Amino acid sequence: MAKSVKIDQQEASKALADTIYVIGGKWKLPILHSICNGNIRFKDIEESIPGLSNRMLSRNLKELEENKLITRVMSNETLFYEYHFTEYSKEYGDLMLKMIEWGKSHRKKIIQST
Amino acid sequence: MAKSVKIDQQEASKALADTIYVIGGKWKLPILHSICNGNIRFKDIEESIPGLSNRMLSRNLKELEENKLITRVMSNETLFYEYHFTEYSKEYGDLMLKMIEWGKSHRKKIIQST
DNA sequence: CGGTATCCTCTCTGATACTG
DNA sequence: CAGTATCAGAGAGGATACCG
Repeated sequence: MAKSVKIDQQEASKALADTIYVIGGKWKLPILHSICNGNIRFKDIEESIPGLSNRMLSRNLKELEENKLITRVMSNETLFYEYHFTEYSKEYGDLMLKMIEWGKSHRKKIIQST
Repeated sequence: MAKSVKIDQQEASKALADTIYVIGGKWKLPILHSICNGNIRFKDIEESIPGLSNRMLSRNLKELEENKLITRVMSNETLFYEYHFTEYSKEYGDLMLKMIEWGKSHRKKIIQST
C-alpha cells in the first residue's frame, strides 16, 4: 500500500517533467496562446509577442509541431503557411487560460510584497 | 478595438512568460507535487523524485520560497525543517493535477505515434 | 538532517546577417 | 513571407565532495 503510493508519486513526477518539457521554455506558452487567439501566420505570431525573435519562433514552432500541439500547412487559398491548433491541443485551452490568470495574479502578488 | 485586442494578447503573453518562469525548469512541478502529496522534509522530497539531486532540490526550493509558493519553517515538535504549501499556492492544486493528467496522456500520444 | 562549494557541460536564448 | 546560419553569452543541470 505505502509502496504503491510511492510509485504513484514517482509516476506523477515523470508526468510533470514531461509536461514541462513540452510546454516549458520562455516562449512556448505565449506562442500557443497567440495561435489560440487567431494568429495563424508566422509574421503575425512574431508581432503579437513582444521580445520574440524569428529564430526562437521558428525553433519553438518546430518543437510544438513535433509534439503534435500544432500543425503547419500551406494554405491553398492564401498561399501562406498557416499554423493551427490540433484537436488534441484544443482540449488544453482551459489549462492555458488558467496559467494566464495565474501569471497575472502572481505578478501582482510578488510586486506588492517587495 | 483591434488595438485593445492586440494589447490583451501581449498582456497574456507576459503573464504566460511569468507563469513559466515561476514553475518552469525540470524539477519545480515535481517538487510542488511531492509536497502536495504529503512530503514535507528535504530528505523525503528528494527520495520521492527519481533523478533529483540535493543540489537542485535546494536551489529550487529556495526559488519556490522566494515566489511564495511554499514556506520553510523549523518545526518545534520534530526539530526538522518543514516545507509547506502556502494558502496562495493551494489555489493552484487543480492546475497541477491537470498538468499531471496532461503529461501522462501526452506520453501515450507521442509513444504510439512513433 | 539539510544543505553548500566547486567544477564542468550542455542547452537555451539573443544578436546579427543572410536566403529561397 | 518564412524562415536558416553563425557566433557568443548566460544559466540550468549534473557529478562529486564537503560542512554545521
